[in-house]
Amino acid sequence: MATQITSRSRQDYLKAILSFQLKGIKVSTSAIANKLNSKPASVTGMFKVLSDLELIEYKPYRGVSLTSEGRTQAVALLRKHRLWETFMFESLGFRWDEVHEVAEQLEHVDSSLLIDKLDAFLGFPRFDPHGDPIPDAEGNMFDKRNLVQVNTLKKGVTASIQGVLGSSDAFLKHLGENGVQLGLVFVVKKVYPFDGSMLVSFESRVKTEVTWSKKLVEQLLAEVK
Amino acid sequence: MATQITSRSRQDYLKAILSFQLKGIKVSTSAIANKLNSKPASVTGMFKVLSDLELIEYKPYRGVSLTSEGRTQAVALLRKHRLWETFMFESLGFRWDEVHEVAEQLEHVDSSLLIDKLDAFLGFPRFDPHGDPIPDAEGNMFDKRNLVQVNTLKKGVTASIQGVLGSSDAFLKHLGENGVQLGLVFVVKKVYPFDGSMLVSFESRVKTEVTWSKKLVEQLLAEVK
DNA sequence: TTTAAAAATTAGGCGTGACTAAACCTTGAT
DNA sequence: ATCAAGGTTTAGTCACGCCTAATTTTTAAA
Repeated sequence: MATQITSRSRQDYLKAILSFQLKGIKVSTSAIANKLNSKPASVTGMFKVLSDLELIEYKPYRGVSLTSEGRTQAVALLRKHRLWETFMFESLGFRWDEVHEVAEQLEHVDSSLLIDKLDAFLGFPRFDPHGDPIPDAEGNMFDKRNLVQVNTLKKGVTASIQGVLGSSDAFLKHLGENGVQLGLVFVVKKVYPFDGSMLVSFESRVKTEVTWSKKLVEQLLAEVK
Repeated sequence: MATQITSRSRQDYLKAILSFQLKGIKVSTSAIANKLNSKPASVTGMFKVLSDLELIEYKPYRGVSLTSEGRTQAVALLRKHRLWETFMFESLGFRWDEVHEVAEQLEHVDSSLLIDKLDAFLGFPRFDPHGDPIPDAEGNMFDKRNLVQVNTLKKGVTASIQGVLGSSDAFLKHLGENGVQLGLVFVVKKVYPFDGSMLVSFESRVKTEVTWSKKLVEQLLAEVK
């Protein structure tokens, strides 16, 4: 086993690289710079460091990819991130849009005892509050659940919100402000072909009908009842 | 309000300085260097930085003391440290001797929302697993409980372990290895004047009588039944 | 195929926070 | 009052990880 990375910065790079690889996007210097709010020149420098540590394969001008060891370490970080998000959401009553930022810090705490005990405390959850799978202690990531985008639902269907696709601040904040949360049960009342928006109703809320925009429903994942 | 310190290193210095002040010990350059596993020259450098930030009063060759703002920030760190220790001990089932090291990392996570929700989740505890008081959200630290050192107990007294004085690794590890934990109820069977050790018995354990050394009982705090 | 724009890399610096070695107080013993 | 010992500060480096500016490579359009 190669050396376990503890540098906050290097861990952030590994996680950023993994996130692009999971989406099947080429991991370019500028993409990472953009994601980490830094500059391409800084990214090139770190690519060299991680390459020397054999955590990534780096071909100048050609992007990077994680080595087996790099992937293992990145997945461990993802596991921590998602377990902490689950803890904050389930146990502490955080809103959906509040967990990500804090988990970015908590994931860097280095203690396998802590994370394994947290996992047990939460009952070994398989999915986080955003519907994304939580890798287990061995780094195995199971399938995503069988969720569908809300915009594909037909009139009359009853479903519950179980995940999201986007992760931008604006998106998550919008969800929080509009009461869209995990487990929310709704019925599709109308689909407006003109702009792709949908009228949905809820059972137990004061305002029982609202309109969701196309942009919103495209990023919401639901489980049909 | 002065600037909130987020640098890990600066936070460590503030907390180390507070810990000496709480014990009424002069805060010297070498004492801090020793506590933080660094060198006196490094400490002098950081004293200048913290002094410029008006978090400490620094008189060369004369030691330092926290300003009001410095103390506020240090107490906030202590609050976080002790709440995390309580969480790990109470909720996650950590042993007494395992919590400190991990809390040293968790205390640096910067989110007042997180710490206030954690506080609520734990039921606003007033004391941590070591019997030390947890400052509230306003930074008020209430009295220590009315605990006595175990070495002062007389034969026949029944008491329960509620805190410790030391915090060395060796000490806390020793406690863990010998089953000495928070809430442990014991009866003083004999006190040996020769070496200050004590024979104590427990109610519900296989090995019902053990001897505690003088060095041990001097650092244990108990509540008399 | 040429070439301009975009992307990536190199070169040179900077701030933070650590270190060693050398110089400088302070203090306690004579 | 002196002076040696120990604690403290200064001076000079170093590693890390970021930056800007300049240069090089790749890509895509004409």
